[in-house]
Amino acid sequence: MDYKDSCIIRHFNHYCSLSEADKRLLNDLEQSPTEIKAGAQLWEEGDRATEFCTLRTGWAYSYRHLENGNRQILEVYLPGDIIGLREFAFCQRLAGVQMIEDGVVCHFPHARMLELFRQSTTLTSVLFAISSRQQALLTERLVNLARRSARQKMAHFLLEMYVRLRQTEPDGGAAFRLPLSQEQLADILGLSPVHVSRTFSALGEDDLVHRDRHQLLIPDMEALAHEGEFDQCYLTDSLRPLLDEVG
Amino acid sequence: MDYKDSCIIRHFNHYCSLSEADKRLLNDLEQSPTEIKAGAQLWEEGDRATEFCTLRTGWAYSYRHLENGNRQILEVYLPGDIIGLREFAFCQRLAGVQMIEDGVVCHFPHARMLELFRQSTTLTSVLFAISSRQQALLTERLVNLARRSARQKMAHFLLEMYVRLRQTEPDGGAAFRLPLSQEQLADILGLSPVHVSRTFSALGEDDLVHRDRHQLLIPDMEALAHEGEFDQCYLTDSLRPLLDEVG
DNA sequence: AGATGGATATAACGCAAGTTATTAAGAATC
DNA sequence: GATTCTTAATAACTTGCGTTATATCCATCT
Repeated sequence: MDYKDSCIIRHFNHYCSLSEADKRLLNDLEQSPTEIKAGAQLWEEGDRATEFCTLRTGWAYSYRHLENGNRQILEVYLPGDIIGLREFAFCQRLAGVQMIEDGVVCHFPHARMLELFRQSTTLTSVLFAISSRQQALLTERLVNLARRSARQKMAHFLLEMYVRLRQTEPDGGAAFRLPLSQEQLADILGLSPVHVSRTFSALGEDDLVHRDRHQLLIPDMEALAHEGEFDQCYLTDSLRPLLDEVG
Repeated sequence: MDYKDSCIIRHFNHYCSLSEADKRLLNDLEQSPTEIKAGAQLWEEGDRATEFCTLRTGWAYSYRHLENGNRQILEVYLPGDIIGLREFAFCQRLAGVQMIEDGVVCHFPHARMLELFRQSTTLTSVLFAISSRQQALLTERLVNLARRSARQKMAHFLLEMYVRLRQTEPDGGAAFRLPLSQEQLADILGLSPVHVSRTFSALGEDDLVHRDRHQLLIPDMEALAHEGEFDQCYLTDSLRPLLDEVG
């Protein structure tokens, strides 16, 4: 069988080579693909948590609302990502999830995960690795939000997105599409929309980032990485080979 | 057999009742307890990651150093916690870990985890739940750091620690010991030590928190929770019963 | 008791980023 | 093509927190 079109299998294959049986199991997770419009919610904070989603196409983000009306975006999901892993231990959603663009998602219930645990140690390990990696992403974002200036936050985030995109679309040079408004960027970076605009102007002034609507161009990766103290090892390096030792 | 003295078994039992066989497996993770002094490092950023630790007694924290000399503390570990879960997917440590007080830790290699996956679906599920919970903690801290004022950050963090402590030591009223210096608190909350001091003064002024050295007193939980927009559901509520359905 | 060093408190000053307001520029709808 | 809506740029003003400096407290050692 050929599963090349399956995002999730491509994703898992990053971590470890899969047997045919494992591929079949994974493929079952991608049944019932559902189209979903830009701006639509997969779920809201407080909803009952009974399932995960795999994101097949489109971008999405998770967020939390604060009492003062602010919103914090927690993570941005790209095609191939699993959404809702975090809530495996909970029966309530801790964060809402919304589509950034039109896309396609596949739902599967928490219970299916327990079956996976029983059926394949390999897939269990990969799931654990994915969960680890997501924690690493969160950790990096935490440092970014806690300790860096607006310039650095922007530089860091833009490079993070660039690297993540290039992992699934290796071709494409120094330009890429980032379908986020400045307001959304502000909610991601813990800044005000006004200051995001100011910061883009400043970065453009210094030839570090050029933005035209949703098109971004990074003329000098090195320079921007230095600006944002960006080290991509938490994204790419050092995925453990150990996993391939699993039978 | 009686495993009452095992932190990790008490910890796992929070999530799901364990069979004798599972308890035996867990108990094997707590071999070779090692004493370790306050201030000592379990490991540093960049070290090879080959093992986890369970923390049996004492407090610890993980941290990252920034280029400008700042340090960000990522999480605080209490007795019963597993340290280093995050790095399961990596071969390098992404963060250092240091002891806050004298304590005892037990080491076990990553490979042991793979055996657990094979031997017990229940333990696998609980490990996954623990990893989820840790992500929930990180997420909450991320929001705290990104969007709240110094007062709110302090209020929120102090209540988080209070609730976590009371989960393992239910008796003890409104006072507790928090063995963290103001400098460490600053590194946790993304503030300067000076401002931590100021904020303690301000909170004391308003009778929200009283601090004497490492002893803390919270006269009015409600008031402090309101101040910090603290909702403990991400810590306690809604641990999923589903896990008990696993055989 | 006196000396030394680490943790904490308080004050004075500066700056990065928030807030509010105004204007401009693209999309989208009619 | 005119109108409305959304997104973005720029300016003027305000503020929370960082920074630097100095003073005080407590613990430990001699």
